[in-house]
Amino acid sequence: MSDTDILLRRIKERKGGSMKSTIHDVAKAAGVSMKTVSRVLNHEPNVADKTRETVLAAAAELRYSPSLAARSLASSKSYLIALLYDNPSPNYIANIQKGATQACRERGYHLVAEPLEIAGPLGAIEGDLSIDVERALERLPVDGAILTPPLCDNGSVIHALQRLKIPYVPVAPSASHGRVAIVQMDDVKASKEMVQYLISLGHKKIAFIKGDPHHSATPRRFEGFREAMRKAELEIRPDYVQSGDYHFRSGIAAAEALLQLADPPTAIFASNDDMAAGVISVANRLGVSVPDSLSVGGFDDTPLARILWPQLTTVRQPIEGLGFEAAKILITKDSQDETVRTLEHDLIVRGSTGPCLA
Amino acid sequence: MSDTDILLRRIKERKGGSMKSTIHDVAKAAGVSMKTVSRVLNHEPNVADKTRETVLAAAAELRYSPSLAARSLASSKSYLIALLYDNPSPNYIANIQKGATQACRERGYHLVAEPLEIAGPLGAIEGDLSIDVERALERLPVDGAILTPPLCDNGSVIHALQRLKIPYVPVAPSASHGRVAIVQMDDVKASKEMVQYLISLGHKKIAFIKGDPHHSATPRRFEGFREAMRKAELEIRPDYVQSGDYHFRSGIAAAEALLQLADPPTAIFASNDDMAAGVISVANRLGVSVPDSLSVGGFDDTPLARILWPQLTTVRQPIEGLGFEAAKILITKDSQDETVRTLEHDLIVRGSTGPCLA
DNA sequence: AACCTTTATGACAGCGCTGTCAAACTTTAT
DNA sequence: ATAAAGTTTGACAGCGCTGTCATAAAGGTT
Repeated sequence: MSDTDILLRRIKERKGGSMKSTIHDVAKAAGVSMKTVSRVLNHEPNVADKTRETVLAAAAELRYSPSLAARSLASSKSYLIALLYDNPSPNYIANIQKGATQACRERGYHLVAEPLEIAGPLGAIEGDLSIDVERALERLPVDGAILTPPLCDNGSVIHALQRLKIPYVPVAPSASHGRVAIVQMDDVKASKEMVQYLISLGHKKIAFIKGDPHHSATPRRFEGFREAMRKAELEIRPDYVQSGDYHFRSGIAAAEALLQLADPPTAIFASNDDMAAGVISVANRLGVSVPDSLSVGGFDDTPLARILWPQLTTVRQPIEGLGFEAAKILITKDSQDETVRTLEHDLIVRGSTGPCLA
Repeated sequence: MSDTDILLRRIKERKGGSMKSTIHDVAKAAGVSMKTVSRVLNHEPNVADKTRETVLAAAAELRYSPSLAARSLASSKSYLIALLYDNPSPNYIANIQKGATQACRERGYHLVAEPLEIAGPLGAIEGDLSIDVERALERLPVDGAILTPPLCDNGSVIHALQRLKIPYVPVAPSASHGRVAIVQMDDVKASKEMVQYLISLGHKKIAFIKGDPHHSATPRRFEGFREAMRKAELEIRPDYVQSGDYHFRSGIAAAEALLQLADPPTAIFASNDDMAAGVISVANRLGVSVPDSLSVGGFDDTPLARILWPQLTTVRQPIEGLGFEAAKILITKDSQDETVRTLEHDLIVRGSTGPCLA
């Protein structure tokens, strides 16, 4: 048997160059059992320092790297994290993904992307979604799933995940998820800071453009606006609060309404960048100078914010960080229960805001 | 043994509800051997129709779904495709990813995302990259990798992939890749069509803004411009050809130069949307009406194209299709060699182009 | 010194599947 | 009718790793 073994190995080496080595090879090289090698590689306790070093040296020597498949078959862990997403913004997803892969890479995990088709142009097609999730994940026993908005608030997805017993971390969900860890940012605080910054520039007539009411962040961003105004004892005029849907066009409409008011605001805080772009575009068209006659604030710091002229003062969400933390929580299961990780945002001041000259 | 087995199963059923079933269960239920079940599930030939039906029915009954880990351990296939990318545009990646996951899903594969850090703000850090690839993929024996630009032209990445013997499909690479299948679009033709469209509107004084010279598409898009101009026997004035780098700012700079010429062009074809946005922004600022006094064409059909005012006439790349085809080629290895799949683009006519009124 | 506890290591089975090979059965050719 | 060829099926080993349990070595306590 052993002879055959050696022979086979010889043949492999001859034709393939450096073949991948197994735990068995490392064990032989280090003069220990396979199990001990396994222990070292998995950072299990109760290994003598000297043994550990020997094993590590042998592993490095042989350029050993464990087979994920064998590992997961034997341990029923997959070393895989799924990123479940619908398609709100490519930018958002790309950043979540970047952060998540980074966390994965640090611990030998990998990220599998699972785009779900939740909504056509006409709205949600709730029914199929849990089936989608199941079909995607029942073959692939991932160790956890990251849920991005708006999926994190989708009942059927959550349900499917629970049925499959896959741990999940919702990113910026609208409601608390019972005893599940979540990662989020503080939209209320961020929005409040923006408004306070506007106030600090001397603005008193500040308008707000709301986003899509189905989005969980919408009421929060509005709440931040209200808190800041209340705290500064400024009036919130009903005609200064416009409804939008986070799309460019709705920013246009809102800005047109706002700027044609008899007593127009001196600052407009649009609750995302696309709508803020609409505002700036309308202002330019109407000959309203930004920021001299009108300050404009946005939210998200999308690439668009730097393309606008003037460049947009906005809030940068810690998107990458959210992805990183979500993956990390899933991988190191310790802090699983009820943890709420709230990451810091940044107020990015650019050219679209300036002192109130009115 | 068998008794213990049954006992264990009972226990599992009792506490877990519906446990996942194995091939063994299906085999017993269908009254055949495990191997036969395996054959049916893998669409292997030489299975009697009746047997196949029985097995399929049993599998459906038990809601059986195979374990990827066991499968890949036994067959040394992973049912995983890697998407390797740097970070040119989130939009591009998101679309490639969408197409690729779709192809994967159709055949029970999964897509793992592997963002690579090729370039900091200062440029490429070539050295580490192959190490990055190896670290990411040597543990995860993916069955293939999709390479997006600019990675598909990166020597060290290609080399790493070859060393690991992982088949790959470059998406829109600059050069032919020897005997490797590639997927691409026809930039020359698309660019030519745009220019021909401009010419059909009566324009004769057409300017072109080039992109980043390191990008493989850059010379191709310029070539399309040249071909169309030559074919229409129009002169290509050197001062009508500006250099850019695909970024908004370079579009601004180019447009300023172009529009302040003594004899300015009546149409500007910027070789991507960001630069076209720069052109439109400058035109608006200088009071040059688009499209009445100036037609503007872009390339890529990014979300930005619809946000601009007027909306941008541009070329839609078949990005999702490229992702789909790349994954498909990797999964069905038949057409592996030297295949070149060229997908169709679309000329999207919107408001930024109009008849030449000069 | 005899006992117990803790720490370090290894033997072994088996995770769920597929590749190999051989056996049984069916068809076709002679 | 009989050999040759094809078709359909199953037994079995083993992919590379980890969990379980047993054993061996070391340290602590009376």
